Amino acid sequence: MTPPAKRATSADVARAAGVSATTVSYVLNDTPGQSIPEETRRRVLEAVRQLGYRPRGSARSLAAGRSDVVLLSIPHLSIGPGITRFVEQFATSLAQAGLTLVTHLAGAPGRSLPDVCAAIDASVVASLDPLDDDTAQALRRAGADLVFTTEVEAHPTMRRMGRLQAEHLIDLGHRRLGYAMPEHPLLRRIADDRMRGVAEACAHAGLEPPLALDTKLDTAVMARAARRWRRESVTAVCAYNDEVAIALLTGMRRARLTAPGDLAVVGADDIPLAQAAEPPLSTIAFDLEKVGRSLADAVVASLSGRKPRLPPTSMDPHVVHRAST
Amino acid sequence: MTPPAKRATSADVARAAGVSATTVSYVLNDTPGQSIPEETRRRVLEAVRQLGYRPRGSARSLAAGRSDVVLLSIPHLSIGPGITRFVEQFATSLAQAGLTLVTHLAGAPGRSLPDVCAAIDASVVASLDPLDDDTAQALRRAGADLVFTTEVEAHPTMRRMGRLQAEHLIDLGHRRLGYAMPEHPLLRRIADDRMRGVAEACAHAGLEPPLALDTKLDTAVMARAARRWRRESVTAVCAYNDEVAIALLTGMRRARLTAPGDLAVVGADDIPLAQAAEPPLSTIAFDLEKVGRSLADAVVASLSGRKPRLPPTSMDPHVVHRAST
DNA sequence: CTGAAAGCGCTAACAT
DNA sequence: ATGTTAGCGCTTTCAG
Repeated sequence: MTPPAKRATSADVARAAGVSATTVSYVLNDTPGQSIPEETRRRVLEAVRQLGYRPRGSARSLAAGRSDVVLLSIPHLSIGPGITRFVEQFATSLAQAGLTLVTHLAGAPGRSLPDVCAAIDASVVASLDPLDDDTAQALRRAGADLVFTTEVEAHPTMRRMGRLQAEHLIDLGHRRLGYAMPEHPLLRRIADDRMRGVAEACAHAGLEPPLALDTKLDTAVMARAARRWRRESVTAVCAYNDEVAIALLTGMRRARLTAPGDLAVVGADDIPLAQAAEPPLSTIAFDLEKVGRSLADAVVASLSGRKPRLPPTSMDPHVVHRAST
Repeated sequence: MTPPAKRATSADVARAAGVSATTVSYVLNDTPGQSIPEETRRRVLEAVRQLGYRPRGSARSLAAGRSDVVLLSIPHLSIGPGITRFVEQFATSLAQAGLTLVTHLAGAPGRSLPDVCAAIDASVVASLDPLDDDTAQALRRAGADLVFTTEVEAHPTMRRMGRLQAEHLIDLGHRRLGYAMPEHPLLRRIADDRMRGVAEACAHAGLEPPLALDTKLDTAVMARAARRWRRESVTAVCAYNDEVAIALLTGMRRARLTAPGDLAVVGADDIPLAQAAEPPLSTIAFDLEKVGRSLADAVVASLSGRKPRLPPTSMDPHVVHRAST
């Protein structure tokens, strides 16, 4: 065991390289308007490596007035393979701009988003959907810029997804839709949003609102729901997400109902399992990587002072038509 | 648009409350060994509320020498519903101890874990499985304590999961096992670990190593794999995870094979869909919330200087027996 | 091209 | 019980 070995500081590096802390800072930050001779730069970098030096984030942000940290708020529901791709792309794009991403699972008790933001001193908070006003205000007071993905049409993404599900079904000739609600209470908010989108599309087409049924990830429950929809002459159902849709498909098989003949089903989110369902599940997909990239651009823009008045990006949800519809 | 309204500082609060910054600090931190009169405390708190003041994390950690931030590294693969429950419990428990959790999706290019750690100045980095030595060392040099979940038996969790899958099957009388490998290359490492556990259990029971087949989340591919296993007189297969298992179940149906009669299947991770599969999927579950709690305890312990020599916690994987086996 | 000096906002001795 | 005084490690004018 080495003695607790105090962490190396910028001053240590300066000493080791025979320069001042200022020079170290210049080298490490490529401070513009400075011409450091190659030799000096090399010596500094060498000392940095030697000492395993990493600037302390807190000192940096305190002195500079801004950190290079971006905080992403993930609604705890949408944790899934899609989000992962998105987060990775987002992180990568941010890294290219010298920014560091960390994420916060929202929704749980404990630390609120503004608390976390203040704790890590993030300069930007990003979120897939808008935050409520109080939170947004608190965040801004905590000194953070806010960046969201926003629909061009000013439709929050979730609602738009529901619309797409329904429109797809309606285009196919269905006149009476069902909606499969998720079980978990924390999903309720998003589910309501998504269903609102479905209802809008129905209204727009002159149809009744969808017949919403509470469901569970349980084959028996799903079988029952499927029969109920049939009884009410529903011919197609929008599921809250792909998991619910897949469970519904299973329940239908149990009830000896086929898709899309007896009941058409469309999911949401396009999880990998959707293609391996029987029949393969139609669903709503996003181009998450694109979103990751453009959200990163929006962050960079926001940091450069240009507050883009225009929506930075769209999740660009779109229908993936497969056999269940 | 309000003028950029400089963020309130501790000094602002002090002024507004008619006290010194020290007192503000004392009140906000419940600094032990200080007896602040109720009246003063009230005034300070009032001013804090009034100004929407939140201490700046970077200044705090710089002055105090340690931050209250904990960084969790999530292997980008294991993003799933289970992890979510875990993260939430972990965050909640940490919050009770006054600590703030943020997470980092590991594996992606861009920022390395030590980079992120230094950027946010985390005092503790937690991870579900051990980190490689270089990373661990870099992290320690960056001033962070490290906390992992560790098996009592010193078996990394992933390998232990594989053992459990196999032992379960072997107990049931199966003598020739198959292993369903995932498609994604990034999953390979964990898959290898899990399969190693399966191989160990086989060896221990005097059986041949499992017949590993590469699979995809695709019904046709799975149907083919299932036939192949049957041909090689495999009677039971361990799937990399529940998704793979569910897809396999679907493929088997397509191939007119039943579970567990023609081929027994056991998954891993216990995702919610596992119970809604047909037949309901046997799998390996964790008590993630327990893990979240004890990992938080370990963090707190580590921060109090007691470096627990004993493994802080175990993921406690266990078999969930359902109809597919 | 490089260094000296002044803080950033907060905490922690040390007074009082 | 509260204020004074130093810094924490870094960036950033401003001189040289």
